[in-house]
Amino acid sequence: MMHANKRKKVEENGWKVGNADDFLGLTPEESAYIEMKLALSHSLKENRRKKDLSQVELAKLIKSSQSRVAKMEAGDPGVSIDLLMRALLALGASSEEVGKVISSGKPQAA
Amino acid sequence: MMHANKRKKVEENGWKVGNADDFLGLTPEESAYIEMKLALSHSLKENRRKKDLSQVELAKLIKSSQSRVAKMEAGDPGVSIDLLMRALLALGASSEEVGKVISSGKPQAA
DNA sequence: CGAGTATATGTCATATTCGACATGATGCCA
DNA sequence: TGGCATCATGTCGAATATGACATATACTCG
Repeated sequence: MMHANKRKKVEENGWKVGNADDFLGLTPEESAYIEMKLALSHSLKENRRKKDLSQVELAKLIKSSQSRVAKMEAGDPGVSIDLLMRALLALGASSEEVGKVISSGKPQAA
Repeated sequence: MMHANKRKKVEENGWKVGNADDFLGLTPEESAYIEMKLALSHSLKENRRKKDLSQVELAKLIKSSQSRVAKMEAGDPGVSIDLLMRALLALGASSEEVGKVISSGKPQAA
């Protein structure tokens, strides 16, 4: 379950974590995992804006709440990748697009 | 949260779901999500075998249990994508590889 | 036929994640 | 200045995922 200790530490800091594998002694796996999440967050925000939706509207669309959408986009540690991916798919993203976002770590407009 | 109803139905059937978007009236998003999970499951099994690890060994590696590894590989509905991705990363897969698996839905050796 | 190894399946207590709600903060326009 | 819309943050009970364990099913190799 991801070492609990480091996880704790990371969560306390909210992992602003620019986008790096730097920072505290995260294993490469942990870093990769976090970067994937951040990339998905970023992409979610972009896709939502591109569609001119408010967080409230997106929340309705995915049957969630505005606060959770905000947390998703903020890369909140309490949000799962499952949820982020489902939100992206609900916004119309394809598997290919989601895959690209995960691969790259980073933006990915579409 | 994925409509609960359909989800129920799918879970009851354990979604053997060959690998298709066929089956019951799943929305495209739901299908895509399920296929991603199955693709990751499949990839996990392949990667583990390629390294000649038993489920017990992999379980130790990712600090989980043999039974959960079996469920991951079986595409059990009670296993999250988060866990599948972490397992793949722990096996040494790169973000790019994980992204490819998710994009394609399907094998993806490496 | 055992015994050993690998994988599958079911259950359970605990941990994590969820949606919802309240509330704060910011920006904008009249 | 005061609404008004948007996004952020904190908390909470309910829902879901987790690791561990027991146990069942193969599939070898003597």
